Amino acid sequence: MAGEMVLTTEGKKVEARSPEGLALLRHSAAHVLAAAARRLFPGVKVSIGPAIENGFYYDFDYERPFTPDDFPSLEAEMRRIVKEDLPFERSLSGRAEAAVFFRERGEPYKVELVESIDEGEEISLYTLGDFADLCRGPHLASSGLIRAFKLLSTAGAYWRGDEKNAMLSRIYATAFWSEADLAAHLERLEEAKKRDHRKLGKELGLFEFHEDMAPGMAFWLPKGALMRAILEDFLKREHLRRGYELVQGPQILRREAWIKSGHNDYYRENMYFTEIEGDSHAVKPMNCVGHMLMYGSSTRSYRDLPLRMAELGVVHRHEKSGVLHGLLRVRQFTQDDAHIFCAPEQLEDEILAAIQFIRDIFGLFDFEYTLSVSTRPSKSIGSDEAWKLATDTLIKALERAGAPLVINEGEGAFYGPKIDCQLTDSLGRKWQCSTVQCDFTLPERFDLRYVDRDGERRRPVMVHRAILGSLERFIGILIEHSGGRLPTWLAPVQARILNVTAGQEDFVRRAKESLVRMGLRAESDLRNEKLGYKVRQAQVDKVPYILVAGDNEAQSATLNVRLSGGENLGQKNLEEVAALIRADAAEPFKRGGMDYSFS
RNA sequence: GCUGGUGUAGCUCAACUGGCAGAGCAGCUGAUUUGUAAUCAGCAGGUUGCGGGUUCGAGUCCCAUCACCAGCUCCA
Repeated sequence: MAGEMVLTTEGKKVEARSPEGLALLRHSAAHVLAAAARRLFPGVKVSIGPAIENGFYYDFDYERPFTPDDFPSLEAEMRRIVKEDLPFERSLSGRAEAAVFFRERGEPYKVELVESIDEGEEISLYTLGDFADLCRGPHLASSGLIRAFKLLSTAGAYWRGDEKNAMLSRIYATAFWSEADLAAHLERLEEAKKRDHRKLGKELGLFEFHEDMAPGMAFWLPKGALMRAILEDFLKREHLRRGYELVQGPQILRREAWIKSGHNDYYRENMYFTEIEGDSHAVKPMNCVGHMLMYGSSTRSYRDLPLRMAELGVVHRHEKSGVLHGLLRVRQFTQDDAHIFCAPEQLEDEILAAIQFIRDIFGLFDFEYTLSVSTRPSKSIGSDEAWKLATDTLIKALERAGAPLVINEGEGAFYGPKIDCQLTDSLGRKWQCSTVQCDFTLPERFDLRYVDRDGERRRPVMVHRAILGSLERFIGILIEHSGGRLPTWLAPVQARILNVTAGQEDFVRRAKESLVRMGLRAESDLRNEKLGYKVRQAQVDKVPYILVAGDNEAQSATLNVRLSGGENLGQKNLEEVAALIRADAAEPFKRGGMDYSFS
């Protein structure tokens, strides 16, 4: 099968299983879906149907939204079209004729698309039987080449992605070159669902939500709160050893502060306000204002720069009701935030160091991530020159870091451009985590200064940056990434000791206390249950080390060591067990070449 | 916020066209003393998200509201 080639309508050869080949298949399948919809549902209007990662979709406008109940008949009609083996025929047309053609066919969305194409440009149409679609192509030679496909779900989607436009009915689907590939893909989706951090978080006792009392805000249970504390401790150390200073600002500031920063004008819809004695206050949605106030409270010298203020800051942002998603999108979250105040000539090096920081941390977890630069949005403050300088500096630092350059036009923060880092979750969704933002504007608004070598008072530049971004989001992604089997250094319970019968209760209690005294996070399961039951429980709870004590072990003062994967390492004494777990838990510190151990 | 769907025991889910709210797991109690993924029995667990309405009667039908789920838009 490997290396199998397919021909496009244009006669080009493409490797079937390459990303290009799969996109070709899926985009062609999208046309088949549209053709089927037009046969079955007279009056349906078609819009666009691209191939996407792992599948394709098609957006329709119909008198009612489509539902999964429509899938059987649609799939049957699609199979019929595949069986008919209709050719995809390409033809060229001028703009005006194409517009007339689609208007006559009652396809207003197509007319709109045609009209948005530049005057002189050539317009290509693809015909499949009596279904004609405006399309850049390419397509397969004929519908008969389509093999395994499946309609997956429906959703509403705005025409051209703009919430002011009509809501269309979208059908998500996928297609593969073989039934086996399709089955494997569906299997992967099922597996991904099992890794859902919302499910695992509850099962493992890490966190919970009380939707009726505090939607969008996590309650951290003992195990989750412990894991967070470990992560926070780790982050603080990593910041300190990179020359950051830890600070902490207030949770609520007077509205005046937010008027000065611009948040009141540019970010108000996302903020929580409260009034005390007739005086308006806002809960902070960002930490930068507090840091700027602290910077400005004393005269700073060029010798103090770069000044790096870091805070694990809890922020509140009122997100629209429909967007909340477990830990991945919440209304209250903790940022591993920092603001670096530096001289303009230090800016590029500071940004480069921040990029390196991001790489160090994500490298530790073997995450897939991409870096990108976001440019000036329409709603923003500051001069064009400042924006250009900031954007150029970010791009230069990214180039020096040897990262590929991806630009997101108009996606920057309101006060400056940024570098973003996106992690991919188990379902292939991308989530923004790290951010490095360049800001010439806020230091001006707060009139921040430093005294330079020559005695002149100059304006510092401020870099806003977060590494994990939001601890909540990061932990959510980490849970899915690891399937709940957290690395030993983060696991709230590193070892659980099980007794075989009541006869070893005392020994297990003493062994547990010893391990805890040696700095390990150990617990015991002394319940009156069969060993198999307790081993299963420990597996389900994803405890990395399962330590069993029966009469043999109690007599020799050892524990039988079983790893969560099922591997049995045999009997070891307490010192050996402790050394084994401690070495495993020191992993992040070894990898970064860091010279302190986990005490 | 928008489109569609869903809210029943701590969790996963039942309850035919309106007719006495039920099961498994978890929990508790007891028996069992067990060697690496589920021992047996018993008990308890509910204002069916919240608020209205229709009806002799509502988990079921209608209205409203809150939340969740899949997406869209937005975002760390």
